[in-house]
Amino acid sequence: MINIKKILEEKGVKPSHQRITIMKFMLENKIHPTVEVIYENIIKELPTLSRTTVYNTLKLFELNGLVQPINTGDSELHYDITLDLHAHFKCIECNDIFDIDIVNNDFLDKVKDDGFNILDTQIYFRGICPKCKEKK
Amino acid sequence: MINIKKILEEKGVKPSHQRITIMKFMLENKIHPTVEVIYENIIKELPTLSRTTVYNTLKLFELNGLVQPINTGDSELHYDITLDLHAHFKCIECNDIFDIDIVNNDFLDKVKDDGFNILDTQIYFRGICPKCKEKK
DNA sequence: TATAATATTGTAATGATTACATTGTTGATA
DNA sequence: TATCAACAATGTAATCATTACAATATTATA
Repeated sequence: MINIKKILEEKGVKPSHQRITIMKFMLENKIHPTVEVIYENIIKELPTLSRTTVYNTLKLFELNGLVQPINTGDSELHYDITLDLHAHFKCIECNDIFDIDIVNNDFLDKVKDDGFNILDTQIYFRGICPKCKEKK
Repeated sequence: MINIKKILEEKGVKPSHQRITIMKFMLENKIHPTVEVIYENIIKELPTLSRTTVYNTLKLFELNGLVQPINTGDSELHYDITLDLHAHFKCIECNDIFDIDIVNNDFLDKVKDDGFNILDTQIYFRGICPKCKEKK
C-alpha cells in the first residue's frame, strides 16, 4: 500500500485528513476529475468537507507539483495526478478524457532552438475515441 | 486589399457592419485577442457596439470555421484567426502569445493508429520568450 | 411599402472560482 | 496538562467571464 502521508510530506504539504483523502482519491481514480467530482465522491467519507477546501487543496497540490490542471475548454477545470509529459484526448461522445503517450517529442526541439524557454507543455486532442467510433 | 465581405459570405456568414469590422480587426491584428480586447479596440469606430455582439460574432465565426478559440488557462478566452495546425507559446513575462510552427507532426500518427479520430488539436506552451529571456 | 427574417443591443442570470472572516485543529513549549 | 501560536477547514459572500433573454433595429424580399 502506498504511503500517501509520505508523498505529501516529501513535497512540503502537511498531511491533514482532508488532503490525504483527496490525494488518495486522485491516486485511485485516474479520471482527471473536476473539483465537483472530487467533492461529490469524498463527501460520503468526510461529511463536513467544504467545496472551498477542495479548491484550496488542489491549488496547493498544484503549487507543490503534486497535480497539474488540465483545461479542456469546458467550464470546469480538470486535475491530473500524472505529471510526466503526455497528451490528453477528450471524446466528444462519451466525454471521457484519455491519457495519450507521447512516443516522440522531437517537435519540442525546434521550439527550444528558437530560444523559447519551455516551462509547461499541454497537448490536447478532441475527437471520437475508439470505443465510440465502433458504436456508430 | 482583402475582400472581407467575401470571406464571410464564403463561409455562410452574413456580412453585417459589425461582423466585417470584427473580422477586419482579427485579420489586421494577429494578436490572439480576447473579447474584451476586440471590444475596446472597435468601440471607437462603432460607438454603439455591444459586448454581447462581440461574443455572438466570435461564436458564430467559430461555428463557421473562421476563427478558433484558444484557451491559455487564464480567465478569458482568446481567439485566433490562423486556422492551420500550429502551436501557441505564452510568455509568462510579457504575456504575449506566439504562434509556433509545427514542422513535424508525426506524433499525431500514433494517436490515429490507436483508433482515435482527431477532430481538433491544441498544443500550448508556457514559458519565457527569447526577448524576455535576453532581458534577464 | 409591408412583412418576415435576422442582427444588435442591454440587462439580468448563471456558474465556476476566489476572497475573506470565523471556527477548528494541531503541535510545541512551559 | 494547559496555553498559545500557527495552520487548516469551513461557509458565505463577492467576482467576473460568459450566456440567456427580451426588446429594438436593420435588412432582404415580395
